[in-house]
Amino acid sequence: MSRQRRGAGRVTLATVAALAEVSAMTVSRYFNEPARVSEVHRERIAAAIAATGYVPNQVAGGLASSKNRIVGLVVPNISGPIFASTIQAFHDTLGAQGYQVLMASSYFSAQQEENAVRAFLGWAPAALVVTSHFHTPATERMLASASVPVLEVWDYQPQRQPIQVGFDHTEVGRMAVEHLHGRGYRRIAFVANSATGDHSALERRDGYVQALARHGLAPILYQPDAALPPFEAGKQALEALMAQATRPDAIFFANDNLAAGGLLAAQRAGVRIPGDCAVLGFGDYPFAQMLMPSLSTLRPPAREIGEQAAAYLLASFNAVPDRPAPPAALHCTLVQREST
Amino acid sequence: MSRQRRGAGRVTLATVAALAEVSAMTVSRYFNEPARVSEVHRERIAAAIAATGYVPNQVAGGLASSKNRIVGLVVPNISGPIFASTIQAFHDTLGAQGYQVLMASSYFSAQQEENAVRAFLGWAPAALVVTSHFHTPATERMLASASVPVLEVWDYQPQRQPIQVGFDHTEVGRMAVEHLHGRGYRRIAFVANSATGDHSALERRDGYVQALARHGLAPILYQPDAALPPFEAGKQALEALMAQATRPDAIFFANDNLAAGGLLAAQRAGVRIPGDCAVLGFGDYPFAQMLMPSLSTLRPPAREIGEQAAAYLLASFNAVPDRPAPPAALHCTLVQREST
DNA sequence: TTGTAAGCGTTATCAC
DNA sequence: GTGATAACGCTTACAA
Repeated sequence: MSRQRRGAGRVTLATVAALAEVSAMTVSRYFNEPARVSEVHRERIAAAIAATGYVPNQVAGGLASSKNRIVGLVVPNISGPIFASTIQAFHDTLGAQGYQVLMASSYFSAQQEENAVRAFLGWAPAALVVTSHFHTPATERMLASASVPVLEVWDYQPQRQPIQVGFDHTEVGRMAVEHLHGRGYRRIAFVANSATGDHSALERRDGYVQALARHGLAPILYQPDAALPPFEAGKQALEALMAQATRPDAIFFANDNLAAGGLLAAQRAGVRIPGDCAVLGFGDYPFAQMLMPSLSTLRPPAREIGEQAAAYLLASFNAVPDRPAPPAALHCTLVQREST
Repeated sequence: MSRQRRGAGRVTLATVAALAEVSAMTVSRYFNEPARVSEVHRERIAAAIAATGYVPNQVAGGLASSKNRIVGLVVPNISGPIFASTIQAFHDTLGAQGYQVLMASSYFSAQQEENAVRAFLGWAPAALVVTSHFHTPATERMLASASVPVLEVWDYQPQRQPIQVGFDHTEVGRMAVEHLHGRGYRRIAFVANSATGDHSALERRDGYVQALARHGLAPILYQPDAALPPFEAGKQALEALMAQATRPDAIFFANDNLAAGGLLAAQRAGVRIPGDCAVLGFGDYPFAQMLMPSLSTLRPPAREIGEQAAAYLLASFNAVPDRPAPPAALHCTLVQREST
């Protein structure tokens, strides 16, 4: 043979069909609508599959049906404890139905998010999921003109158009203040995330400011240096706040990593927690319970977000063209431990 | 029109080609070998792409070229701190070259790993990466007959066939013993992982047993209940070991989650760390430095594994049919903190 | 229940 | 440098 055929030697539907002495279409039906294949043929096909080790080519199938069992997911960080539960639940729920999840980290950069969305679009995914509602104009355009379901997770903005599965971050800020105020704290500080671009953390701050105002209290805001890793930023924040003339008696950190840094710095500085100063985190990362004192924090419905997002997508895949009702807003819960 | 065309309205290569008044092939070349397209055409094509928002369909391209820019990765847990750095480095390195990473968690189950590998094979990936060297026979068969590079990461077995990027876990066990022995500890216990199926942890145990024997010491092994989450298992282990007639003076935990549980249980039981008993972990999870006392641990070259694995694959994609030289074994480093 | 033909959107190949 | 044509492996649409 002078001219090499492209996919020489590969096991395809045709290979199996020939072995089972049926047409390729019958083998295709065997996988997609087995009930419509006769018993005899099913057995012959099963034998042929076992003999050849055939695995259906999803790429070819996806192209032919223009239905790719792929979903794209962009989060600020695919490793790291913040989105771990969401990712796991989302991934496992969709994976159980034969969907693959394409993931990308935006690292809190709208530009990187845009790149990821564009890359995902090339795979003609069955759905696209992004985190929060801060996008570049180009991303907005791509999401708006995508012909597939688009979800925003880990956020909830009542008036906003795309389907959302998440919670209102300003509510979280208010919950933090109510908890601390209820326990008698009055000079309550907020420590922002060192990662600029974390807009959700700023919404938690806004909620904190609102709730303080309702109680007639003034906000005490601290912004760590942008370059610092969160744990170091938390240390810096606690030291700076404790060096002020009027010390806060409680600190609400934008996340648990920052709060853990604060806890350690407090211990070194001889600041007793919660006696001299209460510490409240956000995220309920797995280590929150391991710290000493254990960290009070606001627990986001991380697993629920992943599950509901996946369930919503699966429902909309099976219910085209009608779309299922969008999920209701979720809520954080306060986990009180020793630090407040 | 009575008969609806399948992909009506979608922007394809043909759409762009028509607009730019060139053939589809020229547009294809514009993306893949821009140098071979004339300046004039490049400009017209760029304009057409901008006007239509065209994004190349990777699925169609992959089918046509039988070169999918997809890599499958199976780890015990895609969320969780253990593989976080490896995943991130692997993902980012490959992502920068336009590859997508399909991920799956085996949850330490060889059967789930098999399912994941089979599912990935359907996407005709450019490479397959699995964790450690414990697979079902079916998985072994699929990996052996795969026509693409297969990598085993997070492990290193000198004699083994597939390319490996990782470290020898028995060496880690020996390092743990040498460290503790060097600091004067003699009754050194090992706490296994509560997750059965974590074969790597058992290899660390084997190394621990070997090294103890060389020093003429007897192993003290503790196996937590299989059902327990690691943090709880660590607590259980410490309590059980401290209730024994002759208490160990050092404990090497199979991972940092277990060790963190041990630290907390020690504090509650009034066991001073490291005065009464030293505690050594494995993994150097991010929280190890946040604990009190901070946790001494063995740091695996997690990021290096991800980077080297990705780099090796990229090299082999570009060097077909010759394959680059397999990477050398990597090593853990001991991170001494307060707990030893 | 089964099969035939056409097409999914791209790239390999070869001719110009 | 450019284009026509035939794959890639599967599914839709329709016919038998």
